[in-house]
Amino acid sequence: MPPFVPRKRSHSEDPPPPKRQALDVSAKPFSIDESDSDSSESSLSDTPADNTHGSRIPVSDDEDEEEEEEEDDDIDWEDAIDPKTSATTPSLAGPELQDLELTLDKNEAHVSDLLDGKKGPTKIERHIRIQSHCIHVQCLLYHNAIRNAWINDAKVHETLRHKLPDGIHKEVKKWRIATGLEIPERKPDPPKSKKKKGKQAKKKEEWGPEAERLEPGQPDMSRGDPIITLLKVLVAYWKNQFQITAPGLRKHGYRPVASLEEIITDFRNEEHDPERHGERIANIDEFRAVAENMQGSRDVGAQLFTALIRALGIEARLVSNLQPLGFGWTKAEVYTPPKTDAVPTNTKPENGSGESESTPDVEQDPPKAKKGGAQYDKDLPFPIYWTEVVSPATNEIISVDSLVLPKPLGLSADQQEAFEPRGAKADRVKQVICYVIAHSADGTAKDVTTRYLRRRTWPGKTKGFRFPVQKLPTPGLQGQYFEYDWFRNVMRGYIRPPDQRTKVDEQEDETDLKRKQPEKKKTTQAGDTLQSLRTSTEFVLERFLRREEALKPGAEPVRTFTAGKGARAKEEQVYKRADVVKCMSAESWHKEGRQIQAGAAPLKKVPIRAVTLMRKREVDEMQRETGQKPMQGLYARDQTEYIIPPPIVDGKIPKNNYGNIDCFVPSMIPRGAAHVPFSGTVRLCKKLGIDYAEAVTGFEFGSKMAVPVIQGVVVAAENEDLLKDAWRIDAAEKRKREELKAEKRILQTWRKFLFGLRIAERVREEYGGGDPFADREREAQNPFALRKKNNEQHEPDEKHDDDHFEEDSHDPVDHGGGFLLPGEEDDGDDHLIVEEHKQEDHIGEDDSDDGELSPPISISSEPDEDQETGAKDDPESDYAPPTRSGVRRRRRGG
DNA sequence: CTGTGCAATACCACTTTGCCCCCC
DNA sequence: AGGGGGGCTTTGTGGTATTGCACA
Repeated sequence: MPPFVPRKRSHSEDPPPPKRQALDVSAKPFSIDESDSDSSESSLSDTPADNTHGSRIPVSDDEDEEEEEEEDDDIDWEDAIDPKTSATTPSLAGPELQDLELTLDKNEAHVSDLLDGKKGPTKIERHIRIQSHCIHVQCLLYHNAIRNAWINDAKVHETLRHKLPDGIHKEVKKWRIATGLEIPERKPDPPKSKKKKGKQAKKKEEWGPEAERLEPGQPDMSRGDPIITLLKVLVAYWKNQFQITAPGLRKHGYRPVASLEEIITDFRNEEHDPERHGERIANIDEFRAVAENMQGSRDVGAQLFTALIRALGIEARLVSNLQPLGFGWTKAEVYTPPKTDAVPTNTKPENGSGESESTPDVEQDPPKAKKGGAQYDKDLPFPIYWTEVVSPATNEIISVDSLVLPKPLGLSADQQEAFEPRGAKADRVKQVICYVIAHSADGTAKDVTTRYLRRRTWPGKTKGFRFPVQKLPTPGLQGQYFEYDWFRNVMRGYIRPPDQRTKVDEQEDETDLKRKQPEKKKTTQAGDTLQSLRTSTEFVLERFLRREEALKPGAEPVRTFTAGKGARAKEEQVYKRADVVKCMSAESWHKEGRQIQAGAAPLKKVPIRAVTLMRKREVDEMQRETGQKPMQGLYARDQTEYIIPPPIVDGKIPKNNYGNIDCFVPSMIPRGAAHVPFSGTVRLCKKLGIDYAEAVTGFEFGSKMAVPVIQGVVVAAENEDLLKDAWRIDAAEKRKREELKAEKRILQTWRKFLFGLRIAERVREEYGGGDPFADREREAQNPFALRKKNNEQHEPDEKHDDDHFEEDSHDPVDHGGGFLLPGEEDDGDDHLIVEEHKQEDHIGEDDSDDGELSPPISISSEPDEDQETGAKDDPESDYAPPTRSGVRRRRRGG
């Protein structure tokens, strides 16, 4: 026995070949990467170790994850292919039993953090994120729609109004008078009386929109919109009264699956805990209770504030800046474990007040959060929910945030920008802007994102977080695209119907919600930046020219641009884009049917790109000789001219070095010659004694080779008709042969099948087994009985055939099993076929080999059973995979 | 906060004339 | 028995666009 021991572990103390050692080191972590991408608890603290594969295994002790992980599958496949060992151990030639060792290491828990890993997300991972994003957005929208409905609840309104102190009621009254909704009375009703039950209906009458029409008055705008004063009062009141006692919604990022599962299990099995599971308001009753208690999350605070505004008869929308899981791989999508795990003190660096125990992350230690009066979501610098109040005086939108922002009112574009999450603090807590949706009292919702974007410019900060408008290919129309706006589609179910749109809608759509395009930086001399020049359509630097682009000869620079600063400053010439021309190599021009004009000098020289082995060898050879990279010249179109081949003389077709003729474009066919792009024409030409050349219409690349695509032949024009006629006759014959062959095959198959049936029948008769033609049994044994149910499109004949099985089965051959026997064949189809070919002749090249590929007409309408019972064996049948026939067509098509 | 430069990566375009086996 | 049709295989690389990040 040779020294080789076919056991992986046991021979590790043997001097292993160096190569395998290297493999072992790298293979272990690699398998970890593969296997635990989803299953491990994430602790970002150990991600740095992920960067170096080798060092990962020892450092994994900081994990608390209990999950068992399969790692290290140690089958040393390299031993099996090691030429040394296999040469000396003939026994290895056959399969040999080997020990397979599997090491399960529960400490091997790592984040497969794609940001840190070498390779990016796979297609599937991308898909998962996109789906997660889309679903999450829709869930959030629906959640908000429900809350919005609750906000309309009369009882909630009642509760909230009831709690308002007299002072505020006075303010409300003042505002109503100032706005002209109410005519001042000598002695206004004490607000108290309005709080009684049954007030609701009355109030609506008095304060509702109808009131505006019933009691028209001019708003007193002398001191600005009176509603602003009222809102300030209400916000102050709300800030004072509403207590934040629970965490609100926020974006967490994608957690590792294991941690997610843990949370879900906890959520399902444990008693509900807002700290761990988030705030839960299960139904309208609970919502009413929250209104009564005036406490909850910031989000609910904003929702109730919206309810309060509505309760006062003011049009108010519930606005939500959705914080969905994203579809990208930025930091905002990476789950950040609560800081308390990593940092011993629970003081957050960014939190100046020191009251930091408020992170509502699910893993957060509840006791910590509870002590000290619970300041939830203090780390979120921007509101998730707020209110849009419509001023009855101006129909303008006033954004109101009652709990979070230092300046609660957004009256102008500048002030409304302040609602947009931005800056380092927002980044850290993953606050984003992508969809800002306003829900109106009538249950409709509207995308108001634009209002809160900086300078109301798109895409702004929504870039990378809002699902972009896609350009999808139009089905059926090649090269045409249509725009698909996923989110607009989602919103379709929420938007206000066109016939119910309000004045406010029209007004804001014309102003606030009008999307602005980012201003194009003027490419003036003063404003030149590298970026602007790179994207400029007017100017260009020489270094931005593409490989196949060159400056026109004699192009003058427009100005100079200095890139870099100080010592690294470098002056570059700025040229006009208009002076840039597209260039191609002589070979590429040849493919377009053009050649370089005599004496033209290349505008540019670039290294040769060799793809095929032959060319590569050539290039390598040249490089070895000259010691430098061989270059090829590129020429502009106006340095080239059409290739006009010399006309045909005496019916002789000129041929190139390869014995064929290049026909990349029609103009390359010599005068007096014709291209007959049908397959099999070579044989016919030989037979007819015509001079010809195979027509090369392009190339195919594969296996490091360029293969010419040959479509038919080029012959002298006077021979064209002769050849075409010959081809038609030939094709018709060929088709007929095929037809006969296929028919023969079909009949044989049927014959075989019917014999089989007869045998089965006889066996049944002789050995019993019940009524052979009992329906159920028949279905079980006769595949066609089942088949027919699924396929309604059979020709009427077949049913007939099947029905006759029983009767004819005594002598199926004589009757052809219901099929036409060769002698009985109706020949009418032949004319049809010939006609078809004539048509193809006119249409062109591609379809003309149908004669080879598709079966004769009678076959294509044969019952499917044929396929089942044996036609698959025939590679010539039309059941061959489409790709194959496609390749074949391109190669020798025509 | 913005522009620049770099790195990583996804995607696209360019590439330009065999060989061998099996069937007819 | 030989000629020819068809299967093989889907390349591989360099450029470019895009994105993220660090830094000035």
